[in-house]
Amino acid sequence: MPLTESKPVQEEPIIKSSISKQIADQLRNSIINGRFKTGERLPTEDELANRYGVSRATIREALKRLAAQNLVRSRRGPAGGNFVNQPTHEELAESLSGAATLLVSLGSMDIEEIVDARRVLQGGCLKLAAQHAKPEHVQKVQAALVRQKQAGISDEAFCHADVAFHRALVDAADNSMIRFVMYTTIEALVPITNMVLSYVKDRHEIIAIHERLLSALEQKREDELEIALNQLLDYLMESFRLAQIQHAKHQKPPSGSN
Amino acid sequence: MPLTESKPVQEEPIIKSSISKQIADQLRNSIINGRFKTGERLPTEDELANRYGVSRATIREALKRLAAQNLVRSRRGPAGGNFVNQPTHEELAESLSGAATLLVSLGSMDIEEIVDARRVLQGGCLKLAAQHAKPEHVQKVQAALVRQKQAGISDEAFCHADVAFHRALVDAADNSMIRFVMYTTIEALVPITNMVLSYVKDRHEIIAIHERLLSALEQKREDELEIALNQLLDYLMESFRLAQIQHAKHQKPPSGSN
DNA sequence: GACATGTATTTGTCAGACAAATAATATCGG
DNA sequence: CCGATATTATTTGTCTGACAAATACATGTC
Repeated sequence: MPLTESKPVQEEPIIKSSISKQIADQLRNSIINGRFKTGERLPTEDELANRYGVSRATIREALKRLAAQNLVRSRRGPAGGNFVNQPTHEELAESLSGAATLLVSLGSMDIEEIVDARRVLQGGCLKLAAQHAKPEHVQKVQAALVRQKQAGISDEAFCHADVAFHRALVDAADNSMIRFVMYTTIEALVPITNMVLSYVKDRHEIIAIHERLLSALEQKREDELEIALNQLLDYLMESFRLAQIQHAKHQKPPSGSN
Repeated sequence: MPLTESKPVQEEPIIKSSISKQIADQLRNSIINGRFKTGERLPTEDELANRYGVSRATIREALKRLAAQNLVRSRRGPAGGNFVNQPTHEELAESLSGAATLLVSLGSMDIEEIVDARRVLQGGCLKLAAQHAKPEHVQKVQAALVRQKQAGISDEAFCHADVAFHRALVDAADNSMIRFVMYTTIEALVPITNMVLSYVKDRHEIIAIHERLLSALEQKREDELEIALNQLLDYLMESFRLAQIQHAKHQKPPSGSN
């Protein structure tokens, strides 16, 4: 730290972005480079404000940026402060799927693209699952399917169980990176599944295919898994088209389809 | 707006999270649900502060949370304000890969897992590419490879071209969702590629395999593509192990590699 | 020793102010 | 009338200082 701070002779590189953003980036790097370790408490806001020579408000805006990325958590009180957060897979997956649903809702991603992507990616994923799946993984898939088969559950609950089912399938591949990535594509399909469910009331077909997936996983039959997956996606696509038609009928002529 | 505001009789549900976070979530939902359309300007901070009955600082913290997610952009001046941002694919991919590098740097993702994931996912991706690749896609791959083959370029530039090469390969699949997802896994491998490059100076092998990938793509040979991909990843893994050993010996990591 | 109480610390929020950027408008010279 | 320049108004960016709320820790009372 230079002792003379009043006149930074060094030409400040003409940075256009706001100070709070710069500080956020800087803190972010410090975290990534391990200068602040996970779980550690970083200096108090006052301390940081002094250190960077800015006001606490600015520091706070920087911290909130990081908080939005689940990089820091804050607690009040004497033992409180801002802590480096080790994002759990769930949190990561959450922010990811947030991004995914955003993309979908903004219409910048085509349904067919998503389904194609899932066909390819999940296809590979299931191969891995067939190789790596441990009993507890299979069990989780089974559990999700059982929940889905409960009679009389709401569409919402069914959809929730559907997500759980597919997540469990992905988990069976036993690979963090794949999980990270696949959760996104699963989430991206949720709105469609929802739509399909609310218009095409038939859950039998979905459940039947899910059962095929489960038993193929149990028997570690890669080929069966792929076939079933394709069936499922074909069915979804088809139903989706039907749902769209019905949707168009009941609703106004689709003006804001973008 | 209710006229009587002094005493909200309605029991405010005992929410534990901070107001700024609640407001951020609320705004976020409004954006996703399309109540604020993309590109639109949302009310001024003062206006929002009044509307929510909080101070501007609180509103700003909420907005900064959204800004961190690339959901809003802000501009100063009379025609300025906070605008709903349509995140480009690049921005989205950026935030994704940010999360990915974070996961890697925090050590919650294994190198082998990443490589395995890439084997599986990119394997599927390349199949799609073989089917869908248009001339311009192939050309982009070619261009990236040419850049990589330039003699005397820095490790950094080489690595940059490497990323471009793989991105171009992914683009050849011509699918937004896959792009979105694969960019992440590509980014996740960058630190490793970096390490390999800085310790195992040999670029020939990588280039050779890249050439094989390119020609396989040109000929739309799915099998060749898969073989070459596996070679590349095998080579990376092996080199990475060597690099690790050397790293342990020298102990001093080149600090500013990132 | 157990329990209630106070106290210090730290984040959360507020209020008001000024600085900086910038689009729209007014001003002035031709 | 036109064009370049100066002014102004608006809006975000930052600062300052204050108080509220949560909470770990110490203190005191029984």
